[in-house]
Amino acid sequence: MTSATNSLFVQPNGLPIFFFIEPNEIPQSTRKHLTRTIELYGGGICMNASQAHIILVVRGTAEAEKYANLWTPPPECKPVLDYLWVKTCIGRGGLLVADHNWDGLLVPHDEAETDEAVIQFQSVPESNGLANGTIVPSMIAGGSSTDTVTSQHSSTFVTPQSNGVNSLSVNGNQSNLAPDVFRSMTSGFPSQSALNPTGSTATFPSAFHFPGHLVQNSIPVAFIQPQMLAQFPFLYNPTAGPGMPNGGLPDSHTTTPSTTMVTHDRQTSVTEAGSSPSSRSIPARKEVAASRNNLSSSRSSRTRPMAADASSSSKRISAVTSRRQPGATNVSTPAPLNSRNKSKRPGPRERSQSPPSERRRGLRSAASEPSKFFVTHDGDPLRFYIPMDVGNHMEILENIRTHGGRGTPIGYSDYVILDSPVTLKLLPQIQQLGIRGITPGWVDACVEAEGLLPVDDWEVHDEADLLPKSPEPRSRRSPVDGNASQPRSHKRKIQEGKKKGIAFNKPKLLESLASLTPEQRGALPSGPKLLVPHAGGYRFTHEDSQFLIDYANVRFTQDSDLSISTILAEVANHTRASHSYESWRRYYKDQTDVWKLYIQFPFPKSASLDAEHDVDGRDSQQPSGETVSRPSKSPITRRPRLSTARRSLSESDRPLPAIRPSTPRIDVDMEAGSGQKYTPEEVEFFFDFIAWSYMHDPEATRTSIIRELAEKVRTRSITETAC
DNA sequence: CGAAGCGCAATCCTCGCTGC
DNA sequence: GCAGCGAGGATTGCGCTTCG
Repeated sequence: MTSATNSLFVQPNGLPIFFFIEPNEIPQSTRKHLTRTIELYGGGICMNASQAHIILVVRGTAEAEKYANLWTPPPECKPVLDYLWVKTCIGRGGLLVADHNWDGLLVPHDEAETDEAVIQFQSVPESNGLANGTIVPSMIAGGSSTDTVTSQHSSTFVTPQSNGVNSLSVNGNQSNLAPDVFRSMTSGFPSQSALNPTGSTATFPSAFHFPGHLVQNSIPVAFIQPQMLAQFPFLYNPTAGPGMPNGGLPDSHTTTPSTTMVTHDRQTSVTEAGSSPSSRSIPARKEVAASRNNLSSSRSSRTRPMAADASSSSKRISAVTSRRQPGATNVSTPAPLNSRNKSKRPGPRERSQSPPSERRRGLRSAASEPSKFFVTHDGDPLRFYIPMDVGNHMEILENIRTHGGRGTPIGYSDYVILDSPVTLKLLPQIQQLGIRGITPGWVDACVEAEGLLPVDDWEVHDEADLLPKSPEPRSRRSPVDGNASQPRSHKRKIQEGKKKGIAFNKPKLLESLASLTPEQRGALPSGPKLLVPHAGGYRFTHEDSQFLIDYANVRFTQDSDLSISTILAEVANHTRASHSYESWRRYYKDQTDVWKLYIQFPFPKSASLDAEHDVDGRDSQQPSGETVSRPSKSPITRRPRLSTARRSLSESDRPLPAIRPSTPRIDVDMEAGSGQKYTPEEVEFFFDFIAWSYMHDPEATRTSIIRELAEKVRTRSITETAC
């Protein structure tokens, strides 16, 4: 089984297509199977039809009609399809969308639009379709073509090549009808363009265009590193198989579809897996497992049964009653893959509301247990997004956490803190997402009142709501916690410096950020939206890596004199909820040469944390007697850079090695204290080897691979092993 | 003296193994 | 099937050393 299938139900921007599986007519075993199959092929399952891109039903049933009538007409415009569509798509190797009349599996609705309607809606400016989250009905109505889909469609489904005009961007902003399916599919979720105004995003993964070539085409698009390789689920899912085997499903988590369809929940509501669809790009190996476990042990509770209808809106304090309807099918709680996972060991959120990293940092006092009022009726923490521009960011966050709330990425949040015209720029976006903007005063008032107050008085509807409430003076920030975003070593040294009477320099990160113009700030990419708690902190995810790459590339274009240390500090400032400066520095340092492949450093020395060695990127001194020309230590002068070449070259990028990579011709300088002078060739080999290893042993651990690699490099005499 | 490198330890999660 | 145990992995903090 190739990995190609894993891209089938994936949007052009790499995010999963989300399905809602009708729970009453589709047998549970089939639902299980559908769930597994969809996920296997890159899609996702929604618990609520409102969150889904596609609704799967049994045609000819009353439920099918109900869903079609409710969700197909505008403005919802969700395709309601017979669940066999999934199998058909898999069998045909491509998505059978409107151009193929949904393979005849679209469930008609009572108000099926006429041709006029189709034409009318086709004439809707596409920007509207994206902006207001509606779907162009033509995608549901299908094109005029009712041709029988043939196998050769596998490479032409919904591809730019199909009409020869489209050139899809990751934001789906291009016109033409066929791709509208994906623009519409992403409706309701924060688009990357909305969340990332820089537009510094990759082009559509070619895997979508040519699913059969996923392995060759998609991997190089992403920043390849060992951790990220583990994020390609197809690389570690040896049981992946084509088609739809009948019954006898493994005990994967079941869907818990909801029959609740009566409300328009916040469109970016968080799935039960705890992640917004927008953030569910390629899940890490353990993210997948985590999401599975989270299905049963959601953030709400690890002990009480999970409600079948677990729409995020029910978690909001405004939800006064459970949305579960009496007649709703109460699907069994998804069983965790390992029952031990739900054993006595408490979940991370039960241990503390604050991230472990902050627990370590001692930002919270364990002396007294503050009241937890930033919670929903279900006891779930309310989720807040606090833009970095908000004054007293950390203090607000600490107040929220201390009292039961959580800081989350914007797409996950229930509320967004707005306190200035700068942050007000987020208002249209969050309003579109159904997220309420509030002023910090609400948090303070709640803390003072030791209870949750009505938010109305602090809700931000427009700029006028911010005017009377001047930002709190900076002096309110506590001297220690207020600098929590700074590297911990700085805090410690500040304290030590005070003891010694030494004036500690202000961290350069604040200086560099303070010098940014509003335009420059606006050009910066948005921070990672996906937080994956792990162990003592958070995982470095694909998003984290990409954020650093994007951020660094933008910042270097703004100021070529910046050092990578400064940029790391700034990045840490953006991700202070997850990764400290120290963590970023270590993360960067561990793979410095790899970052060089993806970050457009203005000067070779910019890439070095220790800018003093490797000045100007001059070639290292050739080892005596070495006849092989050693590449420059600084590969950036000889290699394509991600932002300009690698990320824009999808098909031509480095493929996964078809054969086991050979050892590099060049010795690795393992001399102690000399630094990791890995050559580009070695770096190339390193990643090819890891990619190969994962391909051939999906269960291999990173450590074991690296050990093997080290051994292979060390001996150099190991005979090449054909694959 | 500050920044960076480095090793160790703490912590937590995942998962396989084993016994009941 | 369930629970306990332990190994391994990942992240981060701490403290020391090295270097310019």
